[in-house]
Amino acid sequence: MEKKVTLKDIAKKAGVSTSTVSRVLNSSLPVNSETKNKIIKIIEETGYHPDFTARSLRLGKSNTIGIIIPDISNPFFSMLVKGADDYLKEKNFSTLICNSGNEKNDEKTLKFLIEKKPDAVIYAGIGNIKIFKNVGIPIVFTDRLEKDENFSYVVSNNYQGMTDMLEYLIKTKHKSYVFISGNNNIFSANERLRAFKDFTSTHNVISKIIHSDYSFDSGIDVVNNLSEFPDVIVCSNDLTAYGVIHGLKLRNLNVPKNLSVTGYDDLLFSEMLNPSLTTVNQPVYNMGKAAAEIILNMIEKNNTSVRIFKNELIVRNSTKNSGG
Amino acid sequence: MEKKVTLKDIAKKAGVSTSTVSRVLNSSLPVNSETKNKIIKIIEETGYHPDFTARSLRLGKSNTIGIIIPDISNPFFSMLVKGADDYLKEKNFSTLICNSGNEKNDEKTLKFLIEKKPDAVIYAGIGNIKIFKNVGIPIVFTDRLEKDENFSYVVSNNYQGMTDMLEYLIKTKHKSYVFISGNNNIFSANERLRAFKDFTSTHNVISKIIHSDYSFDSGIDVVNNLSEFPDVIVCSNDLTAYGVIHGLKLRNLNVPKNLSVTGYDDLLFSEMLNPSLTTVNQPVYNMGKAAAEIILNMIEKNNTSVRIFKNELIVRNSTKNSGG
DNA sequence: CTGAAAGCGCTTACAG
DNA sequence: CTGAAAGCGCTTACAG
Repeated sequence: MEKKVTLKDIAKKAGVSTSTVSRVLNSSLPVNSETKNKIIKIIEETGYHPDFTARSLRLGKSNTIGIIIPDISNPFFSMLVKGADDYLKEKNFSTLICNSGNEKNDEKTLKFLIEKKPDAVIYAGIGNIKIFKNVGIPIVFTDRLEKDENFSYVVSNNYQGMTDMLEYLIKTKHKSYVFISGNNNIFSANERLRAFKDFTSTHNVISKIIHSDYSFDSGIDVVNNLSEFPDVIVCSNDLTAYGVIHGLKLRNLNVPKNLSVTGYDDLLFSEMLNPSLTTVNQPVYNMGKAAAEIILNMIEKNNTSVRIFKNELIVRNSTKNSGG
Repeated sequence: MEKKVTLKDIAKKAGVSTSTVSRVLNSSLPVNSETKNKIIKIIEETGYHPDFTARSLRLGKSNTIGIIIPDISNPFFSMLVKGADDYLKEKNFSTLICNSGNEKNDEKTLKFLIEKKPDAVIYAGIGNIKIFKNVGIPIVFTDRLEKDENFSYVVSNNYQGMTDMLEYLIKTKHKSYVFISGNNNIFSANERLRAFKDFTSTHNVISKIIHSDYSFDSGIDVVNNLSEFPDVIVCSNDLTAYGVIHGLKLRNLNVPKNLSVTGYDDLLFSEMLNPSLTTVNQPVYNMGKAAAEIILNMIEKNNTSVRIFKNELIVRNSTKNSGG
């Protein structure tokens, strides 16, 4: 393991000052082309790499964007991260991904992250917004919307998406509904629930709401505790729908013959399931990308913005098309 | 956005030197308890956070571990990352996740990462090993094994796992095999293929090998190009098996009634599929964790090591249990 | 086009 | 138990 080569070493070898080497490195000021070439050659020979830490300290910025998510192994979030990371990499920023585990850890995670001095943060957690009041760097919230103009937001139209789903179900003659909602301090879960409540108050249907937590297991549990079955079980996300379908199979009920099941998110696997899942697609990769675009914009121009994505109904084979 | 509070500010307010504040911060040397409390109070009041960049520069280490993977949206890798990240976070290290995209980008990704000066690197890509010769920091390779004692490795026993699968299949009377292999510069794919070749050379079965690339689509393609079907299609990974099952459905063939299909990896979704997938489980979360343990050990004690995990046959419903 | 010098925010021998 | 000083590896006004 050879000793680290520094800018000073390069300067000494080239017989110039560190200033000059730095100028070549950053193309910040013109340098005599002969000495420039000499310096470049020495850099290549020695395999010199600028020390990013030192540069960050000096410039007061790290070209790093922090991103906080609850769980990287959840396909929704890993796709969100990919969307952001692909874009940021292209713009020469790097991404510091922080897996908070759950909302109680969000504040701790944020502190941990802030110490690394990222230039900005993309936040896709569900913690209390007030922990962000004093961090002093740009933040974009993803998958949530609040009435605070100091922040930027990227959301998708959960209310409209769920409404589209319900309109489709009523049109295909589904008359009785069980709605499995997500945790009620999650923005997206609340919006989808709101759509369901508005739907039931304006349509003549039988309905029941069950509060849950977006998990696979919760879908199984709900099915196990159900004594009679509706025409359709509307799940607030795909993973719960997977659990519901799994649970119904264990009870020897056929989807969609006996009843329909719907999801929300359109995870990669939803079309591979049997039956393939009728759900609502969120453009999650593009949402991640949009968050990245907005955050770079905030760093440069210091202006906040809101971006709302459309959700799209995807009809597949887990819903009956005629109805009973 | 208030001005950044530095250690110097704290020192001035407390009427002590920066050395003393630093000692309180790091508990590196005893400090008079009265002044200590005073300093702690001021730190809390001001909301001071030490600048990680400055500390890194001074100490020559960043408490950051880089991890290079081909694709964060692939569940195998996101789980690997989670295993490593959970452990590292606990040990107060942070993880810099680099999504290389594909093997051609590995070298570029590595350069990008090295500039950030991580203390070590976990590499789960498939690029040429020689790009690591001169990086000068500890490296652990995950999911590959080479004959170079300068590095550490975490692998699982792919050869044994695939052999177990094949022994199960022959025992359940599968006589004809199509084997869909992964890309042949991937270590795991090669090991699984080797197991298959050894199996066919010692058993009296009909077999055919098709080279592919681990993708979902490739599974569909293989099925579409098959004119006659074997007793079982053995896939080198789960995702390809998903594609195969999907493709067979489109051709109105029932799994496992008409033929069996097997995978490798045991992704989270494999038990949710219909039929649920017979596959081989790799303890990927623990492999990520092991990589993290080894890398911290290398940083401290500078000794390399190799860790081999067992793979476990998981029999589910995509294989016929009697055979025809 | 170029160099000497200051400084980013820390930590740590050194001296007391 | 404490402080003054040096230095980690860079960049950038400033002066020429």
